[in-house]
Amino acid sequence: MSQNSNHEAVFRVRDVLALSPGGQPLSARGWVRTKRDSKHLVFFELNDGSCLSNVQVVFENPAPDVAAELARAQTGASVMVRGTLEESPAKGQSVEIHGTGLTVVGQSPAELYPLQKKRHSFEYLREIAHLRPRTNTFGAIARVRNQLSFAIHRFFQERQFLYLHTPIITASDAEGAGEMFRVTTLAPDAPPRNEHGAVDFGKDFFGRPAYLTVSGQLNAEIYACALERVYTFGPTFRAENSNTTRHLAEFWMIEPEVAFCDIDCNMDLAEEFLKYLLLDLLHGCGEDMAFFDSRVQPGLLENLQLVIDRSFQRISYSEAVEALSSSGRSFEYPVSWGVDLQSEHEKFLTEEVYRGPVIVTDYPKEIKAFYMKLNDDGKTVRGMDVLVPRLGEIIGGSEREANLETLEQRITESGLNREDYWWYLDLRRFGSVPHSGFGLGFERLIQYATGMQNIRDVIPFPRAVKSADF
RNA sequence: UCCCCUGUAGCUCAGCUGGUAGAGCGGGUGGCUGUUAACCACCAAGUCGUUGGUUCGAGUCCAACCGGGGGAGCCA
Repeated sequence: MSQNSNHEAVFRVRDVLALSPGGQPLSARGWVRTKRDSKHLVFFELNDGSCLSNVQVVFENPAPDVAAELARAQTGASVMVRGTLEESPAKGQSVEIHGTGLTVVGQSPAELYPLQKKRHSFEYLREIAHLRPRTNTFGAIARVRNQLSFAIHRFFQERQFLYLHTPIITASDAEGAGEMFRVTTLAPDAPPRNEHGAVDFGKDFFGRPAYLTVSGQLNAEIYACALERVYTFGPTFRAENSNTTRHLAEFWMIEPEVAFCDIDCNMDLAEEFLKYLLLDLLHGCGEDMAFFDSRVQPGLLENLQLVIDRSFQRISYSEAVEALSSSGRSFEYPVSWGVDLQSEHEKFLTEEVYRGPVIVTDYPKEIKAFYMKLNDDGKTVRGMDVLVPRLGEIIGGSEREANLETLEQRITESGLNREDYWWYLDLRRFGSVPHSGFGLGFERLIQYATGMQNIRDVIPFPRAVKSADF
């Protein structure tokens, strides 16, 4: 609550709706969602983004000056309303504001305003991303994003993890986690050349090629190997030419990294983390989540509650392959030990075999990154993927290779240069410890939690291939 | 990058085997004393994605390009 210039109490809509009506004078402000009027009676719905619900404002036989203002208060207009809070005599809402005064702050010509008082497709709303937060769905997503962001920090802070800021710009060009965006100040039309005619990055800003980060993991390992528990939560960039409903060029990622923690400890953390976030979301954004359940993904709440209540199924890659090949199901991509699991396989495991989240571990080393700890069998590594129904992989992580010689060999096997990783190898050279971590794509978490189909609709301003508007 | 679908009024779409456009919603005007996907009446609104081709004639058939969507790969 604050005060307006007349020293009247100004409430946000969610607070208005929580008050018990008793004719008390108050003010509110926000945007007109819809208006309905008859000769002597005008209703409009006021929304200020504080919650999904609107508050209904009623004007009965308004004075001529107020009536003139009401005429200007079309869909989308910003207004300040003064009135009293009353019990509503009609169905649909328990309280309403009986308006006594109205100021249109900013008009919104109805014949031009792109948001009509009707349902719009997400594709259309994507084209007007500057206005879509004024809709129910995108307002709800903004609140869910906020709730989850804070829950992520709270989860780790309660467990004595340190929030670590890893760099956005990196000069290590061999992280191997996908195509990278180059960062440069060289002139694109006439870059300096060396004696071989190649671009001379020695003249570039950093004196060498630089890129936007694809992961903070290697940096996080540095701090985990000193402070034990750290996490990152920041933007991540991938220049992959992938056009899907679950890829972005710029997305936010959470990456905890923990020393003295093996793969089982890592799985425990991932499972506890996801359950904590979903439970917090159901409690903190109940109204928004009910909206997603009824309008976006029927059965969502029941589905999430099951995830919270039940243990995640934990199977090895070998067991997964066995389950798939003995299922009698024919897949587009045949299953055999050694090949990576495809989307159809992940879907089958989570949606039909186990009907819930599944953590798959111990993958063949050939299909996983060099830094994952090699098992005693010499063939598999301690990677883990958390798979969920509807979405597939939501978390990817591993216990990291802590043995110096083994890691050096894995780097070489992967076709990388040991010299590039001298500092990473130093962590194993001096006071090495078993340590683990994982990466959670924030937008994928939101997709999973809300049931939204397209990842471009769970981030305010999506950046993807051929798409960087707003 | 590959495969499939799609582009007609502000939005969502219909338009059969080629004969030069239609609905619902939205918008405007008027009516209505409790509406809430308001209701009733009337009105306005389209170089049918772009370019080229076939044809007497193309929204409709063909080609290329551009945009959008879905799936796959890659991954978070």
